[in-house]
Amino acid sequence: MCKVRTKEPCRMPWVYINEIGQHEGQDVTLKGWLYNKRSSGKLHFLQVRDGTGILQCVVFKSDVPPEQFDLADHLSQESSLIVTGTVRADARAPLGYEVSVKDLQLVHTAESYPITPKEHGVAFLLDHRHLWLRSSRQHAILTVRSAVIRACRDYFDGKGFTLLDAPIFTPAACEGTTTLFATDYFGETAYLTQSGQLYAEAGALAFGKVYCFGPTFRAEKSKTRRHLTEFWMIEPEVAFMDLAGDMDLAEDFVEYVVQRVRREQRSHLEALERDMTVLERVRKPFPRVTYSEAVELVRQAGFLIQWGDDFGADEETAISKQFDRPVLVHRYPTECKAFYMKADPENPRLALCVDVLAPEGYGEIIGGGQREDDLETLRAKIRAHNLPEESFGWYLDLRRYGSVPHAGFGMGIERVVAWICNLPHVRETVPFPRMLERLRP
RNA sequence: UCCCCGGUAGCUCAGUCGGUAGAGCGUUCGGCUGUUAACCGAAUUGUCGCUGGUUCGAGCCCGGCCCGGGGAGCCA
Repeated sequence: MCKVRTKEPCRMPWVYINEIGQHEGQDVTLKGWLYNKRSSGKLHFLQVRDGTGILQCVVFKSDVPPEQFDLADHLSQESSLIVTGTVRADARAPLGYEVSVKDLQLVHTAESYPITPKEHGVAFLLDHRHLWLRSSRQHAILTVRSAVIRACRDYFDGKGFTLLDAPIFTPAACEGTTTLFATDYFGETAYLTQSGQLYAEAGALAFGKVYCFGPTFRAEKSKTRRHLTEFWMIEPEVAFMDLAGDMDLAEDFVEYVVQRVRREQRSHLEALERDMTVLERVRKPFPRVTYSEAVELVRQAGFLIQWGDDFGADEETAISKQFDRPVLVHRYPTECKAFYMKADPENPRLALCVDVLAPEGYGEIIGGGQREDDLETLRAKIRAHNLPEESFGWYLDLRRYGSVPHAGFGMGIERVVAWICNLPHVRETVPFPRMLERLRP
């Protein structure tokens, strides 16, 4: 039993809420913030969060000195505090456990907190993103994101890939078609990268199997639930791998990431009311259709589309609705795809590429394919796309010195997290989303 | 860039036919020994996005602008 003091906190083991069950019957200290409070005259219920969970702490009038009881009555939302008390199992508590408070120390009194337990609009919450992160829903989503990234890295690390990160500043467009963010680089114009792939190719021809993982930037004025101007992409690249191997890798990778996150993050996913049966079905083999077959599926769904058109969001959803797990769509027309895609030797109008479409309307989560490895063919494609050949000198070198077939893909982390969590918008899958018209906070 | 919707109290919103604004929540104070977005009572809260116009009179009607949200194209 602690002696009552108001200035100096009790010295008991500092524990986190997610391990509170191991301390039943013991006196412990929690350090956290007031999430919510309810009061019933002679007792106060403090919902305390510490970053690992939310725990109910009960303050009985008879257990603490009068000034501490009065403090508990007047604590403002998000005030930081140190609580010491006895851990008890109690069916009436939301977590199954609660703490009977013996000592309560205030660290800082929060000013009137803008985000109340009631409803708020999206714009208000995004303006207060730095505080919104404290809510249990955002905590769940961003913890899942952390687990997704860990699973991605473990997958490639465990298969002998070397992490080879690409630069953020680049001198020219990787793909030429999309808009880039320009910055002043000591008097020269540099662009923020929109893909690490070209550099990953250099890595693959050096190390065999590599992946890069980092932020990428697209200055497109896209205003949709699937777009950010800054997003994170993981891009494996493998020498001596063809399109078939690329598809096998993408399939195995997606299965691994989804199944591992499903197992590790069950409690957070259930808190987000995610239908777990959808995730359980994400098992190999995934269905594979050619672009031409996909066009037929889209036509049967009632869309007017011509062979050669790329799929829009509605068409992608129409394709993925035909299947109960991710679907691989391969061999798009070359004119839909970037210059570095290798043409199919059996039909030069087709590119050796693959997109992975997630179920439930989440669209393209992976884009990749086999790269053009012939020097003269690649030069011709660069000219045909009106790209400056001099900017790609080093890239062409990869086709001069021991060129080999190679392939890879890029997976957008935010889209995968949105899909796994079943969120309506990618903006909640990254701590501080960057979108058209939103740079702050 | 295009299409649609919105901007009223700290927050979420209502505001009829054009007559200078209202609810819930929050906050503050009081009550309650088991609350679960607690409840009960009282108090508190306004540059109606900005600007110009119509009108005796504009939150409301008209023009311009700003900001935000949703969607398209493009992409991961």
